[in-house]
Amino acid sequence: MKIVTWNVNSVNVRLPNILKYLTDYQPDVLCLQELKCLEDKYPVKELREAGYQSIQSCQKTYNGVSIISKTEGNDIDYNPVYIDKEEKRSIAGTYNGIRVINFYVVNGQSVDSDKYIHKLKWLKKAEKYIKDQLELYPKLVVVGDFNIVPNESDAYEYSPDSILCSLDERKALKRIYTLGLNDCFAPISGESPYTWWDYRGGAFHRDIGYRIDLILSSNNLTKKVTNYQVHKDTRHKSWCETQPKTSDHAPVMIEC
DNA sequence: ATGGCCACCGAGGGTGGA
Repeated sequence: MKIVTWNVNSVNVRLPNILKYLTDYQPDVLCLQELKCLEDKYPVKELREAGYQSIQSCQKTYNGVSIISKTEGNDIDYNPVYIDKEEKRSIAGTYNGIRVINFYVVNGQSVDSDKYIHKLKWLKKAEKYIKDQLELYPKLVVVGDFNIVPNESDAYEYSPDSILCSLDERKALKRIYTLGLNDCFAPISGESPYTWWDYRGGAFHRDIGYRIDLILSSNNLTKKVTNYQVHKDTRHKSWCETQPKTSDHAPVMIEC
């Protein structure tokens, strides 16, 4: 089964790219973040015409997550992790016996902001949810835009005092790993590990990036993971003929 | 050169992203 996570930065702007991705890569489960639209603007019809169904947790302007799939998911949890209920950053479902949890973790802006406090609180709730889910579903993946760099080597420029790299957020991520989850990341020879590049300053072209989009698998599932890929081709303006504007994130895929 | 911020809301520039 191919499972993908992709922060698309607006599901409607990126719809042509998403449809091309479904055609080219044929994922079984595609988890999206940053939909940036309400439920009534979510492209259900277009996805159905492409042979996919979807569950989504939507919010106006910000956030929003969905799970697009070839087969129907079971035991859906809509936004199980929240501090403010209006903030839609989580969704989960079971697909072919694999529990899939999709997160859009709070960015946090800067370590001295209230948003950083919010990020840490949110991560604590996420940890609790994952802990409970692991007891119910031994075969489980947690995917999404974590907005945290796991290791120093995952950042072009590692700044321990700044957002994405700071100690407390990385500790929060480590606590989640400690629940019994493994980072599916596998290095590709001659390639950087990054999944996000700033739109500004030609960062993608210069490969100034960060690995913040993660797929974590439970111990029971890890041994079945056979492949890990980052689809950087989607970051090229020429990749999608009808939509040259790309997301700032690349899709991350595992096969299991 | 594969590129040089983007998307949202709303009507212009402020806000958030990471």
